[in-house]
Amino acid sequence: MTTLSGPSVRRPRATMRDVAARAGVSLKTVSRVVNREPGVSDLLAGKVRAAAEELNFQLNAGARNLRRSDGRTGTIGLLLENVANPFSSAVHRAVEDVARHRGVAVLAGSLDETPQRERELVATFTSRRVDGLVLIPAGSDHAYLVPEQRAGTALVFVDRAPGRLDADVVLTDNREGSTHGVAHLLERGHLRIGFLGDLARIATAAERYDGYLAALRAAGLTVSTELVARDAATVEAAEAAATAMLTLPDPPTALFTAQNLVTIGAVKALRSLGRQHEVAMVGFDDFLLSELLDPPVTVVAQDPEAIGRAAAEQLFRRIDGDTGPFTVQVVPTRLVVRGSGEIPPVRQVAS
Amino acid sequence: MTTLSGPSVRRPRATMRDVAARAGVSLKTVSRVVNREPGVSDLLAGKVRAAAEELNFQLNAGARNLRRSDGRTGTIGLLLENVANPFSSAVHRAVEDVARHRGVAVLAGSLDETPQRERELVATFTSRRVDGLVLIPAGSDHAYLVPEQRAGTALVFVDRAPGRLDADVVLTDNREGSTHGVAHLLERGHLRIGFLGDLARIATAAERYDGYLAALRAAGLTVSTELVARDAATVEAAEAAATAMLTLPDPPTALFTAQNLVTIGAVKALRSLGRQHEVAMVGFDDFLLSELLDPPVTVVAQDPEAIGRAAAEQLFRRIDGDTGPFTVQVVPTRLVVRGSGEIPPVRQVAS
DNA sequence: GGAAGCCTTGACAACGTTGTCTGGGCAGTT
DNA sequence: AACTGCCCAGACAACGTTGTCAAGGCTTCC
Repeated sequence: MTTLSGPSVRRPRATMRDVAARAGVSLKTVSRVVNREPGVSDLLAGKVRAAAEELNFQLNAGARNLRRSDGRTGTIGLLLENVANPFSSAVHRAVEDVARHRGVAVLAGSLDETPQRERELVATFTSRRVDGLVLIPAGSDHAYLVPEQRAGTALVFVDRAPGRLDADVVLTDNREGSTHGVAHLLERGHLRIGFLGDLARIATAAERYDGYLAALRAAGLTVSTELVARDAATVEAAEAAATAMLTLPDPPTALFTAQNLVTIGAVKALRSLGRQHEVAMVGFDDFLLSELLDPPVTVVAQDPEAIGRAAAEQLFRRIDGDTGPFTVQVVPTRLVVRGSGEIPPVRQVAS
Repeated sequence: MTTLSGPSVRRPRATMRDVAARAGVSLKTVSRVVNREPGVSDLLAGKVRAAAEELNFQLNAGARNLRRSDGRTGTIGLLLENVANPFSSAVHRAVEDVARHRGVAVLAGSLDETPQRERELVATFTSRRVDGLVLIPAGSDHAYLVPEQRAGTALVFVDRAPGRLDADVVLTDNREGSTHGVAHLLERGHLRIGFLGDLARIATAAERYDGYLAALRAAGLTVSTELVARDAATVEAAEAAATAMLTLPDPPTALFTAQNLVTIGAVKALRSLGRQHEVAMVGFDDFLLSELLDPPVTVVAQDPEAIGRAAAEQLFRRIDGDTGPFTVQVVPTRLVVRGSGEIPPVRQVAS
C-alpha cells in the first residue's frame, strides 16, 4: 500500500546568514541572539527571533562545534554488549537520563563481545568528536584509546576494567555478590553446590567463579570439578550442562548459576527433570518475571540503573574538567530471596 | 578506591594540515588520500598514510560534513518509546544492524509517551543534521516535521502512523492480530472473553481493541462492558482490573490481554486467585520467558526485528535518493500457541 | 564642553575539511 | 620542434558558525 506522493522538492535549510538578511542585521548579531549572549537590544533581538522563527532556522551543531573554542559537541558515545539485552539497555536508559538533563545526545552501539567491533565503533564515534565514551568493553587491550584520551575524550568503563589504559571504572561487585549467593546456599546446609557460568574468558565470569570458590573455601569445602561447568554461553549450553550435572551419580543439591541466560537454562533443565522443587538454585543477575516462575528464583541482583547513572555522572564530571585521579566505583549487589534459593538439601538416594 | 593519576595533559588532535606538513605534501593531497580519491602517486600516498598513522590522524566528521556537497553526516536518529523496553530495544538492534553495514552511527533516545520529549529529541538530533529519523512517535501531530522533511531529512514512522504529515510507515497489524487472538479463544468455545488493554488514547491500543470487537462481532457475540477494561497502563493497574473482572458474578472464561505489561498483570491476578489453569488467556506481544510460566502463555507475537529492519531499509532507500510515493508496510503477527490459550471454557457455578 | 567610558553593532578571520581551478611535467602525435 | 592532452599536485575559496577587535553612538562626569 502506498500514498500518492513522495518527498517533495527540497528547500534548503536557512542559515544564520539568511536570518540576518531577513532581520536586517549582521550575521554576528544573529549568533549573539541564538546563543543568548548579552548586549543585543531588545528591538533587534526581537527581529532576529521573528526571522529565525519564520525561516525555521535551526543552528547547525556541526558548524558550531568546528568553530567553538571549548570543542564540545554535546554528544557522547555508549558502547554496550547489545542494545537489546536487559542489562545493557537498563544501563543505556540510566545514561540517557543523565545526558538528557544536559541536552546531550547519545550515540549507542552493540559490541557482541567482539573486540574488533569495539574498535570500529569507537572510531565511528570519535570521528564525530563525542565529548566522552561510556563503554562495556569487549576487548582487553585499550591502549589504542590513549591518543583519544589525551585529545580530551572522557572515558568511563562499565562492568569490566580497561586493559593497558588508565580510566574511570564502574563495576559490579561480582566476586562479593557470588560469594554472598553461594553462602546463602551453604547456610541452608547445602554441601554439594554446582557452578554454571558464562565464558571463562570474560572477566566478570571469572570474578563470579572466584566468588564461588571463595565461599566454598570459607566453609571449609573443596571443589568437585564434576560440579563446575564454565563456558556455558547460551541457554541451550547451560541447559545441557545442568542436565549432565543433575544426572550425576552424586548430583548437587543446589546450583549457583553465574549469569542470566545460564540461570534460564538451568531452570529449563530442572523443569524437564521435574526436580525444580528439590534442587535449590541461586542465580547471578535478576531477570524479568523471575518472581513469576515456579519456584520463584532467588537471585543476586545487579543494579544496572545505579551503574549507568554512576558512569554517566563520572563521565560528565570529566567533561566538565575534573582532572582528579581516576576512580573505581563498585556498585553492590543485593540478594533477592524468592524461593528457589531456600529449598533445603535433599539427601539423594543412590540408585 | 582511586589510582594515582588522572587524565594527563592534553595533546590536541592532528589535522590534515599537520599530516600534510609531516608528509611534505599539500593539504589537498592528504584529503585525496584519506578519501581514496584517484590521482595520487603511490609514493606520496604512502608518505601520507605513514604520517597519518604516526600522528593518529582521524578525520573530523563534522568539518567534512560542513564542506561536503551531499550534506550527509552518516548518522541517523532513533526515537523509541524507551530504549530499555523489550520491543523498543529489539527494534533498536535491528536498525543498528542495518546501519552498521553502511558505517552509519545511531543516535537513540526515549520518549516515554510524551509528545514534548519527542519534539525536544527531534530538535537535538536534527541540529546534528542526522540523515534520517526512525521514530515510534509519542505525539499525534507531526506537522512540525514538515520543514525538516523538506530540508531532506528522511523520516520513517514505526508502530504508529504520523499525524498531519506524509511519511513512510512500518506497522504491526494490530487489528488483525487481535482478531486472530480472540478468534483462537472463540474457536475453543469461549463466549465470555474479557478484554484488558493499554491506554485507549494510544493508537495501537485502540486498534487492538477494534480487533477484539471485530472478532466478537464476526462470531455474532455482543460486547459486555463489564468485560472490557481499557486504560490499564501498568502491571498493577492490569492486575487490579483483571481481579475485578474475574470476581464478577458471571466472570469471563477467557481473557485477551492487549499488551505486554497487561498480560503480566493478568497472570498475577490469575495466580493469586489460583485460577490460572481454569481461565484461558491470550496476550498481545510476546515476552521473555513466556514459555516458562505455568501455564505457558499463548501470545500474538509481533516481530520487532522485522519491523526495525524494514524501517531502516526504507530509511536508507530515502537517504539514497528514492523519491517514490510514501509507503505503508504492514508486518504480520504470529500466534504462538503455548498452553494458556487452549484451556477450554469452564462453566462457572453461580455462588 | 570635552574626555572617558559603556553599550551596541558589525567586519573579519578562523575552525578542518572538500570542490574547483590552475599549472607544471611528461608522453604522444603531427 | 611544437602542439595536444593527460596526470599529478597544490592554491584558493567556501561550508556555517563563533572569537576578536574596532567603530559608532550615547551617557556620565568633571
